[in-house]
Amino acid sequence: MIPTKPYAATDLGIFKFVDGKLMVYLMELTIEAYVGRLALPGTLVLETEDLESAVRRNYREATNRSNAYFEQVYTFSAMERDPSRRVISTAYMAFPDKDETFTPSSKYSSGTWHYVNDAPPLAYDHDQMLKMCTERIAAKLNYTTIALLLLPPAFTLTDLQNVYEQGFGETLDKRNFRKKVLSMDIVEPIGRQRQGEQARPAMLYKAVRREMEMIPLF
Amino acid sequence: MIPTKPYAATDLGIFKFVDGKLMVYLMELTIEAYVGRLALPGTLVLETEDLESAVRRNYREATNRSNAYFEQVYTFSAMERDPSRRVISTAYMAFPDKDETFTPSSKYSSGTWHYVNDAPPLAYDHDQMLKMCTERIAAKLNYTTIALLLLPPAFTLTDLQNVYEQGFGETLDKRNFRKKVLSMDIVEPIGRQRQGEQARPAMLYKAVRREMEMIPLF
DNA sequence: TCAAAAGTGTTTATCGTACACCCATGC
DNA sequence: GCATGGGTGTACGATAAACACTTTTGA
Repeated sequence: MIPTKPYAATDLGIFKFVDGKLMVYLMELTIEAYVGRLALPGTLVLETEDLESAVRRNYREATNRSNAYFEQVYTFSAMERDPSRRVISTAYMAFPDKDETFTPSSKYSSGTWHYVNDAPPLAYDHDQMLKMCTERIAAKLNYTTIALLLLPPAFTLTDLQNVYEQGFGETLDKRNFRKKVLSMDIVEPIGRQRQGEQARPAMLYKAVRREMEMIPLF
Repeated sequence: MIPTKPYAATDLGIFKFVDGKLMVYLMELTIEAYVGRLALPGTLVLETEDLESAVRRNYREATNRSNAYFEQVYTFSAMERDPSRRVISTAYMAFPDKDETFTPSSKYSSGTWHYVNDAPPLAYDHDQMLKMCTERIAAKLNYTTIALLLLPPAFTLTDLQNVYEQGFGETLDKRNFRKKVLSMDIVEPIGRQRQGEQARPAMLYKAVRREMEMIPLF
């Protein structure tokens, strides 16, 4: 009947949507047991901080950026999730506020974007964490404006439609989709067009409010 | 830059729906700093168990029963949430599988059911926890059969309607509600009626499947 | 001139909503 | 016999779904 005093940790799924597919930012581990393996960026929680502070610090360390939307997803506590010591880790997800290139700080050897559906098996229980994050994202497509956080600040309506189609696993009618989205006051045209495609240029839009809103969409 | 090694804990919101209102099971604390205050049942996580094991053990200790639906809600980690020591606690909620009287084991002096809207301020950060639980319940009314878990095994359609009306904070049309619910294959009549009311007896129903299902209702 | 994606309205079907009266029981 | 909650159907309006062609650009 001895209470455990585990390490507390956080792991962070950082997501964006590119080319009609969800991407996650993964770090290459350098510690001996997992050298070369990929994992979500994570850190132990320090004596002086709470979970959310640790997550924000970890985000800065992994990306050299500081603004994002953060959300707690789930706490993982299986006995053997880290074979070397008892660690209870809370998974968060993050959606960067801008689409810039990340340059991880010295703590990490390298970070790279991976298509979620194409990522190799991850270290620890991070496959489970990644799965819970993607399920949460898919669920939230139904009743929030999370899709707008997955896209860069300027996007086309086809980009947005791709997020929903990918999340729902089904195709949507283009005219009905646009009618719906435009009637909801969640996006507005920025008056520019996307150049350089080998087709007719698409009008660019931005989110009216860059927050997660509770608005039923579909 | 010293990693924290906090105690890990769980706290458990146990809920049921009675007389058109949500109830939560609260324990009276006996420890010095909080003597006489009410709190959710909670326990430290032991060296030999993960969070869900601790929650199930805690449920047995608090109720002397063992079957319920459990769901992780949120992990609370504020520095001063327990003034006496660093504790990171994961809140779960539970819905008993039957409606029996609880008799807490010796660990607890007493446990009592309280109407959520009528509960006194709780110890620690348990008011926050309770709020997150009730918000989660309200949210899940929209896309799961959680309402069926809040009711006893036999209930009337008016009971069920009360759950939704309370959760949504609005009244629903009786005929439309019944039409909808009965068309969904989630409840079936058990052929008995509720006796003893000072009015026409109501037909009793049971859940077709006593699980949380993802089914959009309203 | 061809390929590739953007953009645009109308019609139909489905679903949600509004609405009022009789019934069975206990007191 | 009266008060209390139980139980039932239809008509209308709103929303969702189906559906095809023209436009603009780069190669």
